[in-house]
Amino acid sequence: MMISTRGRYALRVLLDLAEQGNDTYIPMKSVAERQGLSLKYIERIMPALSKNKLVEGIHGKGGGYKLSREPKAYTVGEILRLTEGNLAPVSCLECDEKLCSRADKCKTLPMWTNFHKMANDYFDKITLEDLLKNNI
Amino acid sequence: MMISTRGRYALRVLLDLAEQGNDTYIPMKSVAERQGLSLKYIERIMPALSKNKLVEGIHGKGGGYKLSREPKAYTVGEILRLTEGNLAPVSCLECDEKLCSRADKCKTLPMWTNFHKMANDYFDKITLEDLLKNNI
DNA sequence: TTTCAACCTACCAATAAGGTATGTAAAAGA
DNA sequence: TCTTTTACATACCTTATTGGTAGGTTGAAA
Repeated sequence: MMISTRGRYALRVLLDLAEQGNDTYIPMKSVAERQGLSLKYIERIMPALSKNKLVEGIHGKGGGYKLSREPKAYTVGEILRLTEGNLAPVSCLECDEKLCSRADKCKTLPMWTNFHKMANDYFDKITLEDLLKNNI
Repeated sequence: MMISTRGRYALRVLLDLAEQGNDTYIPMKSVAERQGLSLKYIERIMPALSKNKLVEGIHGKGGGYKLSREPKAYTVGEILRLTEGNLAPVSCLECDEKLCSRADKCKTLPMWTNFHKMANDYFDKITLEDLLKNNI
């Protein structure tokens, strides 16, 4: 499995925010209820999105989160890379330190690299708006 | 990460067998040395390939493994699914039991399903021979 | 009968996954 | 100013997976 609940839930929260409209701040409690997710777990995921300006969070009564852009300005790829760290299909591609010493003569590496690129391309071409409108 | 060492090593062993030629049985000890892998770990992976007739194993002196088909008759997809179990990008797609109760109205599921299909297609179109000849 | 090599089983350490618990800080409303 | 509500922070926890190792058994050939 390549994408864990962390990335999947982040996507669902952002979609929920988009569905609720962007005129008010939406408390995570209501998102958790609608989506059937643990509030506490969502709270652990959101700060990453907030720090990277994907959402804007506000404390206190009447607070919550709202999207900082319009849905079509988010790509799924961006959201997944941010929450999952990396979409690498194999550990060899995760970071420089993990690059194998046999990389130069590895007969399988190009296949992994190519797949990695394909995956990024696929998710980079899908926006939040596409998901909202069920355009695959 | 989607594909672990198990699947990657299986591929490398099969490639090594193909490179050695198929006239004799190749002991895993020699594969382990050439590939820089742990013999014991390889020994844990091979029985799955043997039971599924991807290789033929023979005990004792002069024994080892050999491919049971020609390299172009193996697809990478087949090898990975056998050793990894599944190429599902998200747990929702791993098996029926894990299928979410919200699946019918999930706005992200089609994206995962489509990606899953894309991944299988990609790996099913690559054969051992392609890898041997560096055709990506 | 020795030697080699597949194969089987049990174990193990490290890491990741998927959370929960318990708080603190900030903002609004009463 | 006090209470409520919410984001945000930190520490912890359980379970499963990963990536092996150790030790032995079985089978076949020399």
